[in-house]
Parts: sequence; C-alpha cells; structure tokens
Amino acid sequence: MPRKPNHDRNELIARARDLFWRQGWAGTSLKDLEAVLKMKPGSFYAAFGSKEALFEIALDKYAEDGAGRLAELVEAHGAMEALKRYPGLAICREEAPAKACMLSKTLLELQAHGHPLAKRASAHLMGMEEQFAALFAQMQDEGEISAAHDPKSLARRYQSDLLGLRVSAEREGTDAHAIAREIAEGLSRL
Amino acid sequence: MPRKPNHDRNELIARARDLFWRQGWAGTSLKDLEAVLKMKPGSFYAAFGSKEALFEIALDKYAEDGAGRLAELVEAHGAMEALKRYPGLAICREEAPAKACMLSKTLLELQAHGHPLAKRASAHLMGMEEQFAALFAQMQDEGEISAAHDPKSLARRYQSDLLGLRVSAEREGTDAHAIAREIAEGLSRL
DNA sequence: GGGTTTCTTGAGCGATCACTCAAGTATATA
DNA sequence: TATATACTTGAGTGATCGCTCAAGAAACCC
Repeated sequence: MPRKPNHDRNELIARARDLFWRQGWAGTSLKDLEAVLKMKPGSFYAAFGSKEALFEIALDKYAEDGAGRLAELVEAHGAMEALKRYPGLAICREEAPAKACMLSKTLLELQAHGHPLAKRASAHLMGMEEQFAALFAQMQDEGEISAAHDPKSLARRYQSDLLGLRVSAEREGTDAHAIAREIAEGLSRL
Repeated sequence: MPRKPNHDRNELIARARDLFWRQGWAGTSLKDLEAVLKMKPGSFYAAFGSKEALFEIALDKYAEDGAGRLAELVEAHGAMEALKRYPGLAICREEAPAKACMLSKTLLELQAHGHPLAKRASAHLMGMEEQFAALFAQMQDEGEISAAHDPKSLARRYQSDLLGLRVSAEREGTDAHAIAREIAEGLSRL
C-alpha cells in the first residue's frame, strides 16, 4: 500500500552531514538543505522532523565514520602505525567538505548557548579520546611504548594535537602536512 | 555645539568583542549587542555602521591585545619563558568569555562562506605566527635553543598546539592545564 | 480499476534577522 | 536665552529564518 521514498536516506544524511560540516549550524539554512537534498520542506520535515534532528543524525554519522576509519587503520597496520597515519589522513581527504573536525566546529559554535548539539559533539569527542586511550594502553601492554605516561594523558594530548592540526589545516598558506608529520614523529619518541 | 556620546567607545568595543568572542558571528544578534552595549539600533548604527564593521573592529582589538600580552610577557621574562607561560595563561583567564581563540572560532565559522571576516581572522593568525617565529629566531640567535629547526616551522607547530589546546580547553572534563604544561615542556627539549 | 496509504508539493505561517529614519533630547556656542 | 549640532530613541522596513499543512501524485493492495 505504501509509496516508496524517492531518495536513499543514508545518502541524504551523508549529504546533509557534508553541508553541516562545511557551513556549520547557523551557516546552513533550510534553503541550503532543500537544494542539496532536493527535497521540499514538507518532505524534509516528514523525513527528519527538524533541522536540529537532522544535524544530530549527521553528527552521529560523522563520529561513527571517523571511529570506523581509525578502526580500519588499526586493523590494517596496528595501533602505532594507525595513530601515526591518522592525522595526515584526516587533513588530506580531497572529498571532505572541510579540514577541521565537525565535532570541534559544532562545539565552538554552539557551546556558548548551551545548545544540546554542543553537548553531543563534546560527548563524541570524549568517545574518540577513549578510543585513542585504549590504543595507547594496548601499545603499552605490548611493550611498544614506555609505560611512563598514563594512556589517558597521551590520548588527551594526541586529541589536542589533532584538533590543532585540523584547525591549522583550515587556514590557507599553512603546511599542515608538516605538522601531521611532526605529530607522527612525536609518537615515535614514546 | 556637539553633544558628547553617552558611552566610552573603547569600552563598548571591548564589550562587543567579548560577546562576539563567546557567541560567534551568527550566534550574536543585534538584540544581544543592544542589550550588552545599552544602545538602541539608531545609536549603534551611527557609532559603528554595521554589525560586520563592529565585528571587524572587535577582531582587530582581540588580536592587538593578544599580541600585547605576549609582548609584555617577553618583556618581563624573556622569549623562552614567555612562550612557556603563554599557553597556560591563554586558558586560565577567568574574565575571558571563552577559552578558545576568537580568531580560530571566526575562521571556522565563516571560512566556508568566503566571508571577509574569515580572511581577516586568518591574517591575524598569520601575524601571531610571525610573532612566534621572531621569538624562536631570537632564541636561536642567543643560543638558547638548537638551530636545527626552522623558526617558522617551530612557530607553525607552536601555533597549532596552542589552537588545539584552546579548543580542548573549551570542552568540559578535560584537564587543559596538563596539556599546557606539556606544551611548555616540549619547548624545553628544543 | 477502486481504494488505501504514503510521499511530495509549495504557498504561506509567525518570528526574527540586520537595519533605517524621522522625531526628540541634550550639549555646545553665540 | 536662542540656535545649531550632535547624539539618542524606538517604531517600523523588507528579507529571511525554521517550519506547517492542505492538497495532489504515486505506489501498493484487492
């Protein structure tokens, strides 16, 4: 009895994520979304409920995909090599709508208003940091790096370096890849 | 013949800067500004011309004050100690409206739309980086650090670390001072 | 084909956006 | 005190914001 939706929901979310990632929350109007998703307001609200609800879904997808890419990297090259490669990969993907991290962009834009989306971005950042910490802990267990530092401290610093790198990469005329290389080299000294 | 303005222009700009710094460009409405500056629209536009013009003035003041604080630090403690203290001071000032850097917030928010304010923020970031580079070069001249690295590379990395630190400091539950300490320690190893 | 159900359409809602301007008020000089 | 000159006021501008909803179109069942 039902009529099929015209669009692939996953594809719609991906396109919305890219737009939000690039333009931020306030910088993305419903007109923008309608154009990119090729949906009229009615369809849009039937499918997603609100701009905020879609942003939340897009943010979750962003975090999930990021975690997935890191996990793949670990699978393929081990923890150390994965952490070394991750910064460089984060800023070199040509198809990415922005160099900077969508989580940090969201946090910086919406934190001051106490917006729920800022809290959610913050939580995802914490999730990433825990993923990093687990990898550092694993490397210590395997004797690959010194046990001198707390894995959580290492993860906190790595996360900070990564965020800084990705803000720097957003600037023009800054050799971000050089910074990425230095971050990777820093890991070798552990 | 003229009537004196009711408000101190410098004070108005400082208050506007703090509001823009905290809430960003789109996150700050004219209503917000009117409330904080205690000005009605007419006075506002007579005094500053537009929201964008005021933001530009505020951004310039932000950059100027930041550069001034670093210069004072250098004056008082020398280049190395100044660079070591700067990160910690950047995130501990209680009266500051945000931990993150206003320049990076502006860049991240407005870069995608090619907004002139993003370009201006980018230029100020470059100015800061040059200030850092000059200090690193000075330290090399005085034999305080190894001449092995290009001062511009050191400045680029220092800037990146600083931006990452200040994004991290914006998060809740992250010990940003620990990161600041690590950045300072990193300088000792040069 | 008729009936049901879901999806799509797009005009239009009230609210808010940045901003304007004519009128009023205060301070200076003459 | 009279006049000129800022500065302040606040109602109101058109544009855009996120969003609604009644009506139409398309795909399924019988």
